[in-house]
Amino acid sequence: MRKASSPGTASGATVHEVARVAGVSAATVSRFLNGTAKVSDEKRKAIESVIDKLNYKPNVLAQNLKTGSSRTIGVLTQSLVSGYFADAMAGIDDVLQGTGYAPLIVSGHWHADEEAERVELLIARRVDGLVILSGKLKDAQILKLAQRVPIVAFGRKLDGPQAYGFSLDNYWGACEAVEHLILQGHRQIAFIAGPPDHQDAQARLAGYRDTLKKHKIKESAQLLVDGDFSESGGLLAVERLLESGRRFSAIFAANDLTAYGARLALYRRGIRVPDDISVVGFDDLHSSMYTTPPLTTVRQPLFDVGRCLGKAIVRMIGQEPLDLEVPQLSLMVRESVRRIP
Amino acid sequence: MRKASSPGTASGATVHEVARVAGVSAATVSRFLNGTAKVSDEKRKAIESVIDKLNYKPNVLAQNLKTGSSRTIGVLTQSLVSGYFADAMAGIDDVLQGTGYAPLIVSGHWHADEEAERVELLIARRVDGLVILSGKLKDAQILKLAQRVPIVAFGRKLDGPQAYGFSLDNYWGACEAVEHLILQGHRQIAFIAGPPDHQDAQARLAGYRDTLKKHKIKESAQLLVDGDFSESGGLLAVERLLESGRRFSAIFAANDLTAYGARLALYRRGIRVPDDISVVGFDDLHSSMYTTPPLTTVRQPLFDVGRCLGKAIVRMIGQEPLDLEVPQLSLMVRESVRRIP
DNA sequence: TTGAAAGCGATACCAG
DNA sequence: CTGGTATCGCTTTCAA
Repeated sequence: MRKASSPGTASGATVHEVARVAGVSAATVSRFLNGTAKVSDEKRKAIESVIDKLNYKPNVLAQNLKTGSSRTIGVLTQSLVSGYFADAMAGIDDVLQGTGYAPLIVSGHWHADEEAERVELLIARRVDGLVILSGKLKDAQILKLAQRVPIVAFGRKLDGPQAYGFSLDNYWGACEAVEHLILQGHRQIAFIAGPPDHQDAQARLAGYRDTLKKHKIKESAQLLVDGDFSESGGLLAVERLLESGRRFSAIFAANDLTAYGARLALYRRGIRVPDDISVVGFDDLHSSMYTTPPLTTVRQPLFDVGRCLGKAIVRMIGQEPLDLEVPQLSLMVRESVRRIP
Repeated sequence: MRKASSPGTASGATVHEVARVAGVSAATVSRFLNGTAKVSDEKRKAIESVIDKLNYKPNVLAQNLKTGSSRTIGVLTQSLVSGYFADAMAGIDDVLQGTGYAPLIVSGHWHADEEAERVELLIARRVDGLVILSGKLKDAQILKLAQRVPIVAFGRKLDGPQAYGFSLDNYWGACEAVEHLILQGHRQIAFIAGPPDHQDAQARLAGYRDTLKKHKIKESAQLLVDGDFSESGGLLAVERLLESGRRFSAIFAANDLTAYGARLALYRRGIRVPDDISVVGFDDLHSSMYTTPPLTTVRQPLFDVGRCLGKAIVRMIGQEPLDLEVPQLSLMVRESVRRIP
């Protein structure tokens, strides 16, 4: 019976074959491969030549078993189709390049149970580290998970032996946005909120409120409407806003998607942006540069966040100091806000 | 005394420990776990109870080595941040759920060399199958790769022993779009092309041309401008179009991003859509439902494509017949096209 | 520096 | 039905 290729792979040689042909021991080949110890020039050459004669590639599966590590980083995102998370994943992917780690991406769909389940899957696959992008898991759960695997999280402050998390200053960002509106002469500023149970959404709401207060502008219940971080939420919100009859000159949407929906609702009613109503968003998705008009919004540097997370997890795994520069929010002034004389 | 976890993992028990405690052999435990053979009720119970007393989880790494399979599907995409590809990945992820396969995603960034390199990485990690989303690899290269691992591809027709690929009928889609425009009374239809070396872009261009011809509308060189599938390309294209002085009542953009850019260029010049100029896109990205006005476009059902690819690769790995229902393009009529009397 | 040999943890063949 | 045992391919003591 042929030993032949088991289903699929046109496998290659093994360390032993390489060793045999090169006239050395498997151990030496391994040492050469990993630079674990010095190998004499003579043997080194022999090994090198045999390796590429046989086109030898080490079997990662065997390495994994032996070392107990999969050279894999688990990434828990909330949505595969969100431009927001996509940017962060691209950043992670970018820094992981060339480190020997590959990202294993799963999505929790903003559902704590699902997240927990996916994380277990990741751990079962022996990921060496975990990056958690937002989500509904409790900090306590994450800290507990961190006893089993190093974790870096975005969207929550965390600091433990094997856990680290940071978020951007959403409160500050919201303040900036509202300040900008006020500086441009707006006083009647509506706010379309995000999901009430979402930390970032809460911070943005607080920023809105406090900035109004700071400028002695009275908050109006009618100008504060619910949204859900989606376009349809923004659309509905503006309809409600308009129906209320309450006047306003600007809308601050809790995120860009909401702003898109709001913008469409305005368009439907023939209300011009920014001539009649100004709009500000939050996130700075790629498309926000190309909406009509281009959207003024608070930029979340998600790609850099991703890079930062990637670096962090690799360092944490390597037991090195994290030593991070967390990227910051910034206001992108474009054309969706009008100056009121 | 505990076995003192090796670096990192709070590992668990092994089959052997389970076997010992349950008073059976490791082989039996394995058989029970995999349902490879019948196990007496008595032993089954013993094993079950020990398993959850010890909270035993099989070590995937060991399984991988032994079985030679990583239960992983490599996915080669071209961009992690493109809504287009993201949808497909979500579809793949969706069908893979519960199959025991996890997707390992890498990006080739539309660069043949990079794609080839990433694919090698994937193969080195012993993926059981490969899904290739578009890209610049030659069909021949893919067929060759397919000798080493089963491959399913999107964006090219392929049919080999271990390879299968399909694309959607971009030509047909483009015809539909242009037909629609013509049916609405448009005769001067501009086309913003995609990258000339991109298959889909070529098909869309051909569809545009042939449909014009079919309706005896003379093609004008001035109405045919270059683009690159990006917003900025669309923006530039419209500027050139406008400068040419040639009149036109509609623009067919080779994809939605291009349409976004075109739309902004129009906006900048104070040209209304669809009142002055109608616009049609291709892809139907999520945001296209919320542009102002909502974009009429040819829908690519990428999520379903992803599901289809996922199913295909799993079946191919399992040596089952593929038996696929390839999803189809469809025209989404929204509000960016005006009827000309 | 180098080699022999002992596993990593699970699976599967071969007897019984 | 069940147990013993070899094995997957590599890494890593331990001695030399």
